[in-house]
Amino acid sequence: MGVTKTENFTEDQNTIATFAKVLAHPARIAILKIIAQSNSCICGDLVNEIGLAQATISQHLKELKTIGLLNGTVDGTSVCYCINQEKWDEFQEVFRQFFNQAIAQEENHKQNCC
Amino acid sequence: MGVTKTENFTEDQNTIATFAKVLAHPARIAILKIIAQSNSCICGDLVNEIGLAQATISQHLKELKTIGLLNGTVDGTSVCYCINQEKWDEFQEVFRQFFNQAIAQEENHKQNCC
DNA sequence: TCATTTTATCGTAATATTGCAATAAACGAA
DNA sequence: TTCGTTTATTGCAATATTACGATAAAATGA
Repeated sequence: MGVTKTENFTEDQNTIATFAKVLAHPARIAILKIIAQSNSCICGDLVNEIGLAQATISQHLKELKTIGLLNGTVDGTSVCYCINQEKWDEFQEVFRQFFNQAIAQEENHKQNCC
Repeated sequence: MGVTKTENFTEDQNTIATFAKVLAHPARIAILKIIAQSNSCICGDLVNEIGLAQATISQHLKELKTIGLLNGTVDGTSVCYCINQEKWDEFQEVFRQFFNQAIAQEENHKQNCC
């Protein structure tokens, strides 16, 4: 009760859901966008750009690091965050496949129903 | 405290996060897959295929309907669920753009940091 | 009509997520 | 060393999500 029944689903299904969950907060979307769009790697600037407390941003960064989407390089007192291109590509591919697979099968689906 | 600060983010960012949230549960991924892959529209068969209670499946279906990914057509005592192709395409496009945009800018990013 | 089937909704419990203040930890500069 | 800067962590509080039993609602068939 209250806990997702992971064992009821395939590994693929759990992977997609886990990936989606990381993207399921606008702060994390904003962080990824800012890091991807800036020429240099920003660090605590995220706290200023996004209007959330430093602890909150740090927590979101941790989630993005944990799943592997971000690399963090310590540079003196600050930390330089970059996108992990490999993981990024994996995310893209997982979503692409999910959407395409369904669309392909949707073709013969259409005839039978609503 | 405990509530997402939607007002801190752009409409785009909130949209991506909202879309991702719907996909952030394996039961909903499974439901979408089953519906997309079956030739005919299944209804309560989802309860048997996925090992969750009927009330739980109904709740997940509601979320998918609310965001517009599924259409439901009443057919006697049962309900026939289908993917809303238009919304599906919108989802796909939103994620595609998100990943591509970042990847494009990632090119000149690489030189400056980690 | 009455029982059955199917789906939706309500109420509730367990757990997860979000956010922040306070504080720690690690570094550089004076 | 001591002070400021930057980031991570801890400890809450508020809210959201997940799951299910019980029950309602709607249609079918006997």
